[in-house]
Amino acid sequence: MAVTIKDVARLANVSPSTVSRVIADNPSISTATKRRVRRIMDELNYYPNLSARSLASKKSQTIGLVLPQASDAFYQNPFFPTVMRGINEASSSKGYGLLISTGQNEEDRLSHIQRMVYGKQVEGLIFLYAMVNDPILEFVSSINFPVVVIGSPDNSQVNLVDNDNELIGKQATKALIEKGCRKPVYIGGDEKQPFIHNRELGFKAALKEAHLPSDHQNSFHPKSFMPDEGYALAKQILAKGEADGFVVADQLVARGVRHAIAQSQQADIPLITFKPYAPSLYTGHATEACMNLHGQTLGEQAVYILFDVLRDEENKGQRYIHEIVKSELIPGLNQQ
Amino acid sequence: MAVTIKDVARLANVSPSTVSRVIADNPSISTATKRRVRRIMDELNYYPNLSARSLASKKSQTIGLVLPQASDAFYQNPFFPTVMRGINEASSSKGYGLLISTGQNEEDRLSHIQRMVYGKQVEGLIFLYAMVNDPILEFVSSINFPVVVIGSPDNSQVNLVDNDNELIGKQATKALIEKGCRKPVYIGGDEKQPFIHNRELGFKAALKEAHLPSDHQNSFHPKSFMPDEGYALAKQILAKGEADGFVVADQLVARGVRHAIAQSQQADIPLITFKPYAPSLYTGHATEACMNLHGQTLGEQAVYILFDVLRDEENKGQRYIHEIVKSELIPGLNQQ
DNA sequence: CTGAAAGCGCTTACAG
DNA sequence: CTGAAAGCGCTTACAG
Repeated sequence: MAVTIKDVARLANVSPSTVSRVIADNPSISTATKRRVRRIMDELNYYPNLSARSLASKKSQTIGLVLPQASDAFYQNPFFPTVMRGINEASSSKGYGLLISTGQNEEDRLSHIQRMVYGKQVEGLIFLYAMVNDPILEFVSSINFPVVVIGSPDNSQVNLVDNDNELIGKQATKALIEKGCRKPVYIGGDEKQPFIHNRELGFKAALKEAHLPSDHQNSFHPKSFMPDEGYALAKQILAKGEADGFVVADQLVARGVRHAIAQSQQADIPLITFKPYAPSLYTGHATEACMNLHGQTLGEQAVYILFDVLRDEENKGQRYIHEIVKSELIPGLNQQ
Repeated sequence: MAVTIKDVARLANVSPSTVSRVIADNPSISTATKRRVRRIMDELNYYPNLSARSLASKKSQTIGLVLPQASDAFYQNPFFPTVMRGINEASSSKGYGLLISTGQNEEDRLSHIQRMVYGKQVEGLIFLYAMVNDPILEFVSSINFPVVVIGSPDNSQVNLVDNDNELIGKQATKALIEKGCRKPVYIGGDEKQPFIHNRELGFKAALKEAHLPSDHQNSFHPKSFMPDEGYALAKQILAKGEADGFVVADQLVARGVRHAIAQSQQADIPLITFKPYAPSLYTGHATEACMNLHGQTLGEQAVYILFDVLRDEENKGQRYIHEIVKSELIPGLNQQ
């Protein structure tokens, strides 16, 4: 049926091995032969069978993307597509494909990953999230499989790329303080995700540095990352009149908080959050300042790190790459 | 190195063929043998090599996901992750993997698809967008490769799943009219995407049915799908005072329009848009009505249709499945 | 610079 | 119910 390497070889009057070498652009093949073989490949519309190639070469040229448990919050967060875009650009430029893995629960996810990994379907994995005590990450680490995490899991014996979340938590808070806030409040989220905690550390550090009181409760953690939670929480906080500014760790939650502020009698209370990309000028809330996480860069760097790891796979062992992607404050339009 | 089917066969005292049949849960193998072989597989932690399996069986058990040109607008739109989630759930339940394909330009994308298709890396494709004169879609259709489009391309000789965009454009507009709008305006987008045009048809039909004048310009098409464009456009329209309601075809553009309305002296002008999922109660703009597109269902159904097509691959030819996913109005909270 | 041969790890008629 | 054999379409030492 489909045209194979043998068909090309026959018509080009060379052996299949030679055709294979032409495909790989092996320098030991003469230019004349290459030209001839390539012409035949074009004529026959030949494409190598990727399974056969993987099987023989033991390289799948594919990266597995590990997503968290399928939940609305993650999929709806702009962080996901933004990072995805960076990953895609970097990997496709090297001819690598992207295989997605997720599932409804931890069990499904783990077994899917095992299948991919042991089944030699992927050469390495990129985790699009980080959380403490992640069994999936523990599994792949334990078998020394090439992996890069976007984020900072509790176990630092892993390759990772992340923002400096403590630093940017601090910077965000400072921006609020400079606007005149005396009792800013931090809205986090699922504390299993280290970035939530780390941004909070930065928040507290900023308060301390500015000699602001931190004796009252000034940090809150909604259970889910959905806007509703942020809304409900912010409503309560505003009702007590205990906040004059919000640092919100998650963009989805920020939507709810923003809404609560707008409905309150203190609609000018500032809010600062963290966004995966530089917001375009009029994007709904351009008036707000925010921290730009450079999500696309995070994705690209994850791929580059993985390629580095793949390249030096022999000297594996106790060497881990931790890369910090810079993040900067994007000032709001109406600087008060 | 890794454990293969032969290792399992040896230890279980059967032939590799038998092991293969156990993996496939072939009914012709006795329960006793199955049990024994499975025990050995567990003991050895055996996982079949997926490339070998694909090569031998000529089935990759993988679906290719065709994304549009990598652009901010698509990736940032919640439609993408929502549909993705539906696709993932349906495909992983059948043991199918998901391979992603996109690129910076049409050329890259086409060659990537060709590689995947001719390289037998995927059994079928799902397009996550639809546009007129899509060379990628034309290519796969021309070689009769199994494909399902989410959306309605110009060529209807293709399997597709979509909302009834004309109908929901009409329903959205009617909702506005019922709120008292006399001169609603339609904000579309890239007219290469049929849903933009179809929702506009519905918009016009609603005006006609309500005997509202449509002699002035009442539809606009920003060049990009980004919020900025919606903002700028809405500002102009509002300045002229020619609109008392907005039907916005795209959720990202709606953000800009919403912002422009909020800044204007007519902050109570209603806006209705189309969202991939039912918004949670307090999600920023819960006060607005919207149409629920059921993005997750769109994704799931695309997978099911693809499986149907794959199952009956022999009687291909002139049979195409067009499935319409229902969409309903979600009323806003503050019904005026 | 090129070829013959073995092998990658499965599946699948075919035969019994 | 099970096995022997051929084959899927490549790659890669090895040899020349």
